[in-house]
Amino acid sequence: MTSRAETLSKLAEVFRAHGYEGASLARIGRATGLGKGSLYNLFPGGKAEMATCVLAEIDGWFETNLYAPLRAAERPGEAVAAMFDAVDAYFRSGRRVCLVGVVALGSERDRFGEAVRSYFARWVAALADALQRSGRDAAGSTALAEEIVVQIQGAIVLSRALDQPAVFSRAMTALRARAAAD
Amino acid sequence: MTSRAETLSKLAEVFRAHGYEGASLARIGRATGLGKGSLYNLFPGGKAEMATCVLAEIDGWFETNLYAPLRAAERPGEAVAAMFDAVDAYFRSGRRVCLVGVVALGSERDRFGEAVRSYFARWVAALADALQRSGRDAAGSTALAEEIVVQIQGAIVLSRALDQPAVFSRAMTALRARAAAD
DNA sequence: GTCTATAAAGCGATAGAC
DNA sequence: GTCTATCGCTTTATAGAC
Repeated sequence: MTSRAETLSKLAEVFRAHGYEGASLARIGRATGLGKGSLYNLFPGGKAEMATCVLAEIDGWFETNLYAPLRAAERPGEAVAAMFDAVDAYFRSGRRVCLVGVVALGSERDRFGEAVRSYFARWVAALADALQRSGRDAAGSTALAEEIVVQIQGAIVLSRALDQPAVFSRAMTALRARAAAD
Repeated sequence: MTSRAETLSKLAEVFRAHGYEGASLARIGRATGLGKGSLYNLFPGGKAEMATCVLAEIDGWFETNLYAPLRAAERPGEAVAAMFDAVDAYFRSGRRVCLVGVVALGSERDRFGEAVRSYFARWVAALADALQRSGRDAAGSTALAEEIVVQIQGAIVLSRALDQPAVFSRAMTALRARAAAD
């Protein structure tokens, strides 16, 4: 028996590496070690369902490891710092792309629009919540939260474009300082 | 006779809308109004050459309209402000994606790596040059230039993801202020 | 220079054996 | 549950008429 969850992470890497259109069933089969029969048994909806499940899995990971801690933290300042640690590890200092961000830029945005919107909206909201509870006013918290998410996404683009992970690291360092200051 | 230059802008829109893999020759033919024979006559190297030429055209546009003015400006502060005007118009307040940024995130980065690297490196360098000549120190100029390009790219991602062009506009407004301050 | 016809390969998806 | 064989379609690219 092949577990769906096991397959999902390998599946995610294929979508990350080649995009939705570039992730052919041949590549997916090679990466997962599964034949088409097994893949369609696990995901009856085919490639579209695979992508939907991958996005849901990513969303769940961020909800559990980033958003929920930001909202629930007793010491929100530490939760924000922990978020930067998690972001740096997850995106491998900019070497790993944000699949949800890639989808947002592509034509698949229409198909997966609500998942994309929700992922980013909850990120900004959870971060703004933590920033506000650490002493900022509401407007300033939202603005800074939005800017932090913007810079994380942009830093992935620029560090990959220049092939310099240091670009990502510098951006994170600067943002940590901004978030920590009152 | 069909001009290569005329075709390039329509070609660019197809790549922007569907990505490299999603831009099929059928779509390209429809968008340009040209048959395959004409397309291969204009671009003997096929789709890869089309993409290379599109990236070169975009690069040329930015070089002429953004980078060169930033480097040559007698009043660098005004050149930076003009850059923000041009960026806002070109990216349609975040509704239009940056094709070079999209390539940087995808698997085509390896194929077009040098074009992508050069486009962003020259953007950051030209902007840093203008910022320094407007009174900043060298290190601060480079850091701010890098952050501005990062935020432009990230603002495109987030504004598209949330389907809110206002996100892009807010980021540009904040950056203008940062760049104008001494 | 532009077209249509066609080739050869790859695509997503399905059927059916085991 | 996993495989292979296959369908029908689309892909990039070429050939050749005009």
